[in-house]
Amino acid sequence: MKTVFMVAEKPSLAQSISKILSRGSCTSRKGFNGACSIHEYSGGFSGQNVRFKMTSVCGHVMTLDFIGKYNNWDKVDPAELFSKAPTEKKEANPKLNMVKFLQAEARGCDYVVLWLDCDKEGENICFEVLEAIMPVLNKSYANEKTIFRAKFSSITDTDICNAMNRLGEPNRNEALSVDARQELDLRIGCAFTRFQTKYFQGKYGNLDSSLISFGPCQTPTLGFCVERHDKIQSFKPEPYWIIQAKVSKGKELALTLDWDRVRVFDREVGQMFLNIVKTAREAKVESIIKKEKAKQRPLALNTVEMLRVASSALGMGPQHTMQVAERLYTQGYISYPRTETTHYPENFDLKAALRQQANNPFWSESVKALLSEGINRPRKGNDAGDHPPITPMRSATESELGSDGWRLYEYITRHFIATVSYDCKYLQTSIAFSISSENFTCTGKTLLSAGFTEVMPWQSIAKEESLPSCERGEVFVLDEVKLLEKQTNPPDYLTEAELISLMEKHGIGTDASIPVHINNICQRNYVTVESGRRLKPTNLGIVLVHGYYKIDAELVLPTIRSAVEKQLNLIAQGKANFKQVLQFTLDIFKRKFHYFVDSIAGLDELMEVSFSPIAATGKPLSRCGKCHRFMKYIQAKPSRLHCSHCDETYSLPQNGAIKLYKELRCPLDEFELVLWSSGSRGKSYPLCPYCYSNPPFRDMKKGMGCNECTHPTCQHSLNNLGIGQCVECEHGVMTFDTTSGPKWKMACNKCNVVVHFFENAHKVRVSSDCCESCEASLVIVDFNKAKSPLPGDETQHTGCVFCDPVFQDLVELKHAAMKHPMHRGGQGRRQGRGRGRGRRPGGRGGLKKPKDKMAALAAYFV
DNA sequence: GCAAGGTC
Repeated sequence: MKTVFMVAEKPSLAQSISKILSRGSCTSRKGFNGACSIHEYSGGFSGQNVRFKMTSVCGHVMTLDFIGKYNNWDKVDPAELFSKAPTEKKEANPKLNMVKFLQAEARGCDYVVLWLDCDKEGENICFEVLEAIMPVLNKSYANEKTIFRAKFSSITDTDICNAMNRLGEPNRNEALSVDARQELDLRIGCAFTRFQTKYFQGKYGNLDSSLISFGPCQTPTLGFCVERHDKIQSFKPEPYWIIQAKVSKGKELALTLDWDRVRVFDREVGQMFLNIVKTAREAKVESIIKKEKAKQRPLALNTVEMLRVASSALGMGPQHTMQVAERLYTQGYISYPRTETTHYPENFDLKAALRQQANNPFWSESVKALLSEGINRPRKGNDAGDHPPITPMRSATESELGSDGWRLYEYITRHFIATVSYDCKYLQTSIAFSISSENFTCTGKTLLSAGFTEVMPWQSIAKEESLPSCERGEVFVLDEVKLLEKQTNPPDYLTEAELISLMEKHGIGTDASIPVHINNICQRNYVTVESGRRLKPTNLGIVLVHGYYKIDAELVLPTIRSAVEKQLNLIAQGKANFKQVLQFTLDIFKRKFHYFVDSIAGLDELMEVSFSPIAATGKPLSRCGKCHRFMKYIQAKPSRLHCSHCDETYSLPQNGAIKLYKELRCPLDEFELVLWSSGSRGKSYPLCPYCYSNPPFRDMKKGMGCNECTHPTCQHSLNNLGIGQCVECEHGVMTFDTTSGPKWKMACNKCNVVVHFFENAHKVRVSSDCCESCEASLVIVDFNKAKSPLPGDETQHTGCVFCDPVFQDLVELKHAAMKHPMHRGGQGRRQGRGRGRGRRPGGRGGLKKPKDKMAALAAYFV
């Protein structure tokens, strides 16, 4: 029997599509990558009985990057990234092993049906999948078509079955347009980002951002925030005047009227009108207009609207909201949360979804009323062809969801109920008055039926006093007339909800990437989130955008994305050649880049005003090994050391504290060592500022401290402080922390494992001898006589921290020990690999012992 | 270390 291999874009869709196609009869199993499942069933395919095998990818299989050597920021001129630097496709998520997984499952299959999302990205993924599986398919049908594309516009029985009956083929041009987009974004984004970052970070010490990034989406996003900031700054408040009139009829009825001229910007003019009005003693009713008005029930909920409301009403940021929504989805409380669609599929069982909510005390009354009196037809929304709108899938309580989970679920559910409720109806009454020759109006609203506002109380019509019933020609007493001076107010900073709308309007990002872009400009310290989730640009953000405006406004205008997209659409439609479009657009940006580089002084002038030169930043900390003068420690992100005499900057590990390490020097370069320590885990190690950026030995990489240094004799090196193989990770070595007493500990030099031992010991040293059974270095411990926990009157003991029974109670291996081969029971890995440090030349499992120290040194120097 | 786009 032949096999048809089918692939969807994500696991959830593979499941729902195979369920529809097999009429619920498929069998499922998990794939070896742990993320995707395979659903199998048999059925008919082009007149034969076949086996169907459906699985999925997880979004893109591949991602684009420069080949390795072009990722060296120090050696590559960013201008080379426009054309010279070759790119390559890498697996998007190596952990998922997607290519191997697809090949394993597709091996020997006869036909392929591609069920990827029906947009350009989906079309591109089609070819990523084909690239992976073509070599393993059964190739015995040379003349037969074997690759098919299913085109569907919603995940409903009819649509999916129709798609299966009308299979087409994947669209190469659409896929190519995505390849072009990827290459443009990569080359342009990285070139500008690297140039800016290096230029400004080398010059200023207090930028407080580890990266000065640029991108076709994030930069316009920042632009919107700064545009509003500029409006606020340039706003000049203007005084204006209004006439307020208060009238009454009898004792109870007092009304405040609005002037039909609204306001005037000249006091004299206002005064003139006031004088006219003041000549009258009464206000005459000229007309009464009553209008029945409706407030429309909302459209079915899509992602962007959910993000807007979550930000403005729940105070939850987009990134966080998506995390919460994802959790609600995987736990089965809501439907798939990433969708553009605002229209329920035809066969969507609205009543069934509503019935699930009938017993929830928060809205049961409204739901029960709708179920007994009949639901309203939802408004016609937009069907983007991706996923149904976001709806609740089952009833939930606050206690099972947790605070934010519940708040989001509550909103989604109330919104859903609202979409099948009736519009809110109210009566609007406007009474027009004349006072002398001036006209005034009074408007009131009376609720007729609450409709959906019953479940969305924040939308309800405010209860205003109903207007009195009166007739045309009737006369009210004019109680008071005043000329009020007011001032125009500046706009406030952009709310996140407004920003999301602007991005959506200008096509910046997608429903899935909008939260990422907003998060980016926050993390890069371009904007901060203020109260009410308003986005206030920082000095850095403002200066950058003003600089772009000054040099080349197109770099920040939202139009740049759409202009590029226009070009890309030509590829998708087959009207333009992939290579030509790519070349053409890259060429434009290459010129923009060179112009930007040449004009950088314009941006620099603005930077100078807000930031201080690197030489004037920071406080003296450790001495430079070259000039022996103090280098300054710059704490602002990215923290680093700067020697103003040599004009060199040395990077440091981030996210931790840096202190001087006892004025000790690195034996290789004479730089004074510094001690890095992390706050939370309490791990610390010394490092040489020079070696950290310039690894001294062949087996070392950038970013290594003394705890990873293979110097054969230095007292701070791994060679002298390493104790044994890490109890958790594969390649780490547990290294003694000499600064940790009296709460002594050893910490893995690769992962976060920390093991406490020998608390309150007077002295702890690592011996040069090894354990007979596990090859770990022995540890020599001295205790004070009075406090010694050692047996007998012993104050000193030498032994293996893993094996020595005397040490057993003094080393907190506990849960970590369970994972260690020594304590797992059985043979484990013991036979193959000892615990010894390995790198230590004298170690039994490692190299043969060199004859003397000089030979050891020679063996390690490059 | 960089972009934006999928999704886990």
